[in-house]
Amino acid sequence: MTVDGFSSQPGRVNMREVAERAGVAMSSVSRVLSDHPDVSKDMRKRVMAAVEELGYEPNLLAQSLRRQQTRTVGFAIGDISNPLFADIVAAAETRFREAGYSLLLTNSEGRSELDAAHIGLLAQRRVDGIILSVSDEHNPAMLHALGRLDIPVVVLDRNVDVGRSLHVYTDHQAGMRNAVNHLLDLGHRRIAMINGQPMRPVNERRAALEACYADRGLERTYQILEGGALSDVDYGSRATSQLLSRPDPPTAIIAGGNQLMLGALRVLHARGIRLGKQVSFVGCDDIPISELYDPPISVVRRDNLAIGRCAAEMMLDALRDPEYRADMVLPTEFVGRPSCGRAPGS
Amino acid sequence: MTVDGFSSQPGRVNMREVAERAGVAMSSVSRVLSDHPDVSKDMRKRVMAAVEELGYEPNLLAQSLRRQQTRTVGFAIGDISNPLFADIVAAAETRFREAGYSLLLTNSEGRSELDAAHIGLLAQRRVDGIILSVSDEHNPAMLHALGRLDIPVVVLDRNVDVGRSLHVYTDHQAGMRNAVNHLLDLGHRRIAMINGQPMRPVNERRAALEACYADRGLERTYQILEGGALSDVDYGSRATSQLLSRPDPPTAIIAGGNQLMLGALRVLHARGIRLGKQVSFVGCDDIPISELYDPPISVVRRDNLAIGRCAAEMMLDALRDPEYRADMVLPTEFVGRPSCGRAPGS
DNA sequence: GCAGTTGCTGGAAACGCTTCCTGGGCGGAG
DNA sequence: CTCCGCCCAGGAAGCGTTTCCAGCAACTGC
Repeated sequence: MTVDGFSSQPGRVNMREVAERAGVAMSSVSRVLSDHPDVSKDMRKRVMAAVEELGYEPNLLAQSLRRQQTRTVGFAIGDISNPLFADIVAAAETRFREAGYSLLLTNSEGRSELDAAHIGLLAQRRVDGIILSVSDEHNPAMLHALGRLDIPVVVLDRNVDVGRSLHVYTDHQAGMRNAVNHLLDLGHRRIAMINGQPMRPVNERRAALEACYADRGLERTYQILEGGALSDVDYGSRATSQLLSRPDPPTAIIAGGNQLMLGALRVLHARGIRLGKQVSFVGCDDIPISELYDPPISVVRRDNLAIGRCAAEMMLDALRDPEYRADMVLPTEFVGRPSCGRAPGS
Repeated sequence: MTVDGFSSQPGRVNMREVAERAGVAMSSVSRVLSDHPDVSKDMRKRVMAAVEELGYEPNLLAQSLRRQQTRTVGFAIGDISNPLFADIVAAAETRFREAGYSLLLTNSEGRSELDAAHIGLLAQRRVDGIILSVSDEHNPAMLHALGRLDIPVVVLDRNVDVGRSLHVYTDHQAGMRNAVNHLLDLGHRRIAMINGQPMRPVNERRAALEACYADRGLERTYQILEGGALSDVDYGSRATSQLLSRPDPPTAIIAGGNQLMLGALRVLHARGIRLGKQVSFVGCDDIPISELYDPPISVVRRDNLAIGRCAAEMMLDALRDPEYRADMVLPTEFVGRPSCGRAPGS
């Protein structure tokens, strides 16, 4: 903590002091610490001794400035309290930590003007790359900010393709088709889908629903509610209330996204509706409640952790090789549970 | 590196180029941009024009190095995928963003050796402060790392008091006493508590249980299982299985922590045990499932977001005033729901 | 014995900013 | 008219690293 008794900042020893202590040049200290090959055994020993004695720890800030890389990745996320993103962040953090990278996290609370601001901020902080999940694919400020970047960007499940962008998509369609077909097989025709405002996952889910009807040559007797934010629990509730109070209520409801599912369940639960009997129900994302609800809830499941790992892996590849470019599609799976039953009167 | 209009890094204009463009000294540019009072109207206009034309954005890294402050706060958390922490992080991020601070996030996955490493890492990155939730209050490496710091540390609900530390505690006892008294009033005597390995929240909950029995002069007919990590769902399951298969199983189970509660519910649910009849149940943290479970589950609730806000606020105060020191205790509340019923045969 | 490596080290110039210090111009007071 | 002080601008020294370059000694090969 002290150098010969004195140090301006307690515990803040710099490389110059180490060099003096070891009686060598700063450049030599630097070489030792960064494992440069041109270092003699003796030099290494003297420097390491001085480092040890002084408790020296390099200043990563100065290193970053000089090296022009921060070993930091920005994570611009829509809503960290959504368990989906929490899982993604957790998985990515693990992978990045192993690789010596740190995570700078921003949360946009679903406000797309913040997305743009955060991209700019992360750029100013000179992160080496950004993992991005925006709340509006078309926000011009966001796209502009993205266009100015010269670092790799891994985009999570959004159709945003500006600059050096790689993509981790989720194949919502596959799982959702199975879900819809399951409902159709059970005789449901008036299926309602509660969805967020249009963007990739929402579009995919809608497309799956439409395709299933089209494939069977059925009339378009489904309905789709879009407009709320994907992580707006209350919108899920409102939409559900609205659906249930129609003269001709749906016999099955599909909630796109785990937060909308929660909102929907609140209303269904409050009204004492028995899922799989009066109304069948399919949710998205296998959060704990889906299994433990009574009855257990059918969901379109994806592997949250895999998304995070995959995003991190792609980012690390892109960081190593500036030419690296990739898109990846991760699967979804329909998990049938008792919340889906035969349509009333079929 | 640059020749009048060309720059090796596209979009990376530095202050020198701005100064040249405006025909002034770098120091003047700096003064304009940091709102220094000694700047003439004319100067401001010329500099701002140049900034605009070149699309200059200051390099926060260089700024941090020079100013000796990063406007970054480190968040060393045990498990980000625990919804409690996700909420805390979300709330804190909001507050920090407003104040111009960014968040550097680390996740320890409940491994306390990582806690120590992360504290060191954050220090090397020269964060201005750290918000900390460690998984072992007594880990020596962690305490040592903490002792070396000269920045404020806001400790979340842990009895760790090293260096410049402030505290945000949760008053688990109050809520838990109400919970236990409620169970005792319902005639339960064989109450089991599933708890994590000893640290502040765990100790508090245990103390509440013990105190309630003592206050009523009751024999110690409760039992306490401690040992798993607080966010280990499987431990919750194992402990519950074990309790239920005893010759003399408890009539009421209390799960400390939302993850332990999930694990417990999995087992109870799988065994088809009707809560409030055969076994009464109290959980911790009001996660969505507690309200939507059948029957709804009694919990000891706290305000997750308030914890995050409070931690951020304390940190900001400590950042402004090096002398600032504070401890805060946030309340908990018992929410009674039908998962608690009369003890069988009482 | 000498040029050409090879192996290691030190000096110094960046990286992009802030800030202290110096000093020029100018208005008001003596 | 001079002096003092004020307002504003420029120069330069750092913040703590890395890395390029030069240099020196010792060795190799001829």
